[in-house]
Amino acid sequence: MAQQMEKSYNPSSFEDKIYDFWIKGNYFHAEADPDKKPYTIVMPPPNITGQLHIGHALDETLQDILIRWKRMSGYCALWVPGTDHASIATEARIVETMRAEGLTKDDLGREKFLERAWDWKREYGGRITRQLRKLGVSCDWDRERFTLDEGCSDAVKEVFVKLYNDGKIYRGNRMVNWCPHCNTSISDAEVEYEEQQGHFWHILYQVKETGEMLEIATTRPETMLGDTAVAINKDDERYKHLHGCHVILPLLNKEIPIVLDDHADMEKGTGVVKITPAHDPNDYEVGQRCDLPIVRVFTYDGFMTGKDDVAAYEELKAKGNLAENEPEVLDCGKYAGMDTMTARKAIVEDLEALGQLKQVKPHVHDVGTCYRCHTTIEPMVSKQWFVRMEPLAKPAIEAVRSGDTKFIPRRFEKIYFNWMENIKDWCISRRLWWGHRIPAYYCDECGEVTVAKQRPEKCCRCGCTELHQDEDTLDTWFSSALWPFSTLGWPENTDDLKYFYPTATLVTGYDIIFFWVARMIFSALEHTGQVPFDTVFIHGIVRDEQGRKMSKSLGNGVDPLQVIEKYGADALRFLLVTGNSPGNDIRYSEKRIEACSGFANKLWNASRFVHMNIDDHEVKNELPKELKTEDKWILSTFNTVAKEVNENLEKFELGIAVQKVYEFIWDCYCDWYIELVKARLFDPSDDSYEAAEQVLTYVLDQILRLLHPFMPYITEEIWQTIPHEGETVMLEKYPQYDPSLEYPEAEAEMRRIMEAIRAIRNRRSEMNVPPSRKAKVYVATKYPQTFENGKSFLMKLAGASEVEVAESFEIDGAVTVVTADAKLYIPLDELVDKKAELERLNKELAQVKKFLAQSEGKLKNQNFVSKAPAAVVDKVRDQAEKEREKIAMIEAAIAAL
RNA sequence: GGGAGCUUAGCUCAGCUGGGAGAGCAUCUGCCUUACAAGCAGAGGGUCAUAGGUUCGAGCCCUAUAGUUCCCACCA
Repeated sequence: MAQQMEKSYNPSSFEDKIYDFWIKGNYFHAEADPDKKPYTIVMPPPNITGQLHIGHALDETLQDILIRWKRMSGYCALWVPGTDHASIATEARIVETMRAEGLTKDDLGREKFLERAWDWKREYGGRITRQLRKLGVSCDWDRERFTLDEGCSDAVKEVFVKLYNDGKIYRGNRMVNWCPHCNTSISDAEVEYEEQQGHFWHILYQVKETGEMLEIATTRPETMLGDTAVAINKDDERYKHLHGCHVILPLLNKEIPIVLDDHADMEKGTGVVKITPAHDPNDYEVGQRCDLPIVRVFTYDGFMTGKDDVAAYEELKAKGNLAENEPEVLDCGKYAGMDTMTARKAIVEDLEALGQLKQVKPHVHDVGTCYRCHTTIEPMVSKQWFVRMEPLAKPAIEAVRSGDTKFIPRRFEKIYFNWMENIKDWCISRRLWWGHRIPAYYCDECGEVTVAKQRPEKCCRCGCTELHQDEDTLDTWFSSALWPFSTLGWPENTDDLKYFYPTATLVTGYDIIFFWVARMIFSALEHTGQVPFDTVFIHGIVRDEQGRKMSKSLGNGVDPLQVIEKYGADALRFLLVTGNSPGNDIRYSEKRIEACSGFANKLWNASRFVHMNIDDHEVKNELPKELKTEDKWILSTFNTVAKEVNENLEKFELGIAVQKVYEFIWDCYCDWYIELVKARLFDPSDDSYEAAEQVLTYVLDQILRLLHPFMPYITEEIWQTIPHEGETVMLEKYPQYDPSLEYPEAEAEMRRIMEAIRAIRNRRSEMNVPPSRKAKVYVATKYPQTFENGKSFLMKLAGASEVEVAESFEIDGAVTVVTADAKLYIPLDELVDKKAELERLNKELAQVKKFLAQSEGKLKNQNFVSKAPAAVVDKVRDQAEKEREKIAMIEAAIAAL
């Protein structure tokens, strides 16, 4: 039996209660079911350091809509949640808290540090998922995973060893992006370029052989200590005489060669460029081509190198452990120990004192910064682990090209291809402790490297038992790349993996296509032989009211938890999906969220209205045998809407889908249907009043199902109060198109009536006739039966005191309203301003004549008639006919005045 | 330097495969009509950035231009 509903819509009073109810019912849990088709989404794991922000809210809402829709549509719908250990971000956070206690990582040591990190994870790791729950996410919490849990760690090791054995992972000295703040290398994708105001310093290098001064411009004078050559272009006429000569490096008074390389651009600057192979990616390449020594002058934490650094290098050299490309280290003397900015200043001053600084020019340029801490990146030659990308990229490109994985919208495939086709090897090692430790073991005796999932007993070459594991950990994205299959049990071939994998849809923002999506695709293909998902559904970012990115520094972020508190999760979800079109950004605004909450309120009140009429007796939630025209109309209209909603969800056009639901509920159900049936409901002597109640209830039930994926809380709360059989609306069948519920004649009839009602309202409003003032309406029409049946509607909704229907009338001095199917007379004599009336009718006449001229123009056009599809031509013919009839009616009305 | 998106009502944006321009908010008018004033009924407001082209027909397709946002690469 129906329960009561609160008088006003107050989401905070029931949202948490409903979520608990779903959890208790275990409705989110999915088990492989051979009788159903699987539909799987893996959640992009939020960072454990994170707090729920509006971007998560968007991402999770879209996923939840899809998963709820599919679940209700009969799929075995699994949504796997989890969190990411976020190595850099988390480690930085922990180091920060340690600093407050006056502790450093080295004070603690690896073991103690990791204990702290896990404590931290236990304390804060659940915060973000608790916040997610507020949104109403229906993911299977029983399967919650963490990128650093046992299973994921096993998958990481498996992959690392496999790739290493295949030669797809290697270790070596290469140019990498070094963040001196995070004190680690980062991948190319993790570098963000920022425009900075800098300078060009023009420095004079003397040529040893000729004594002339070469002017060389640089933006980073402090790197000059590491110069091992200057380059000119072999075709540069200005410097032909210098081929084979040398320059004296200022300050160090060291002789370095002049080399010929295409990197030196004759058009740029003076055409002479200094080469610092250890600290510039291009110079590194030149160094490789010209076989130049690599001289490192910065420490890895961003200071100028000194005696200690040289000593460490010498020790390594003495042991014979210098690897290929190992940079030499320079004792920077008086500059040693300075940070790079201080060194820059000192070096520039010294050059100036020597008269070797020719000029300084301001220069705006893009500087690479760390995407986490925004510290300027120092390019460094360093020994790191890399993934060889070329063999992995190829099949990944093919998989998208062939459509095995599709991007929605498709244009993002271009971005994907562009990146994949120009990809460089992926630097995966990080000098961090929080993460997957690299499963490589070095023999202290012979230096042999063993890569294995388990620590080997002894060195496979010399048998020595003194092995030490690589100190570094892996890039966070190395483990997230495995997420779609590691969460389903891989490398074990589990039943879940067989059933739920490959997953169906990946929902994510365009900002992490490179970081994550691309890497999942090539990893999945390499390790599982299948694409990780069918579809990548890309959404944009949420911007503020002025269209700016939300950021901490601007302080324009919107806290979704506060929005939920004030307006409810349903309103927030509705806001995020309304007007959402794949790949496009959306804006948050207070006005819009109010509109969304207003919609929820509307539904709430409509449901209360239904209750007012059904609470005192048993009403069956099923369709009655006898349907009246308006009943057929609402059912038929709903049927079309259900069809359109499903079609648009199928195409990931969630914004259009939700718009259709909105329009149906507000415009069709509330503003028309409820009003249309009020007369029946309020009149117990009407023999169709029970039918009205049933249809009202039935359609409300259907509405709640249709809306449920978008607004899960309010729909559940209301659904529980109306007559129902199941336990929860979230497991009811999602409305589908049903041919037996199509009533085209009823729709046409209602259209005629509704048009007449609108036309009369319009005229009355123009003349400022208050609704309280009723007037008789004469309807002259070719459809007398329709209007005969619709009399009560005209009376109720168009202020008619009485309605008379006939083929035609002879009436003078009445207000005349003309619709496509009827001419309506309203005798409001004293209100009729004949002059104004004539003016209005003439205006309308001119309007219709213009339309007719257009229609006839088309029909006279032979090309149109012969080339346009028949349906279009028929439609225009029909229009023209209607227009002629309407003109006749208006002309008659004018004559009657 | 390469690429992508956007430009539609005062504002924020929809408009899916070409077939008579829509919503929300804002503005104006009239209504406390027994679900809802967080409401109801109406109104005004648009050469769909500009210029060409394709087509019987273009907001939608093609080309160019302008403005704007973003991505990638490079910048001694």
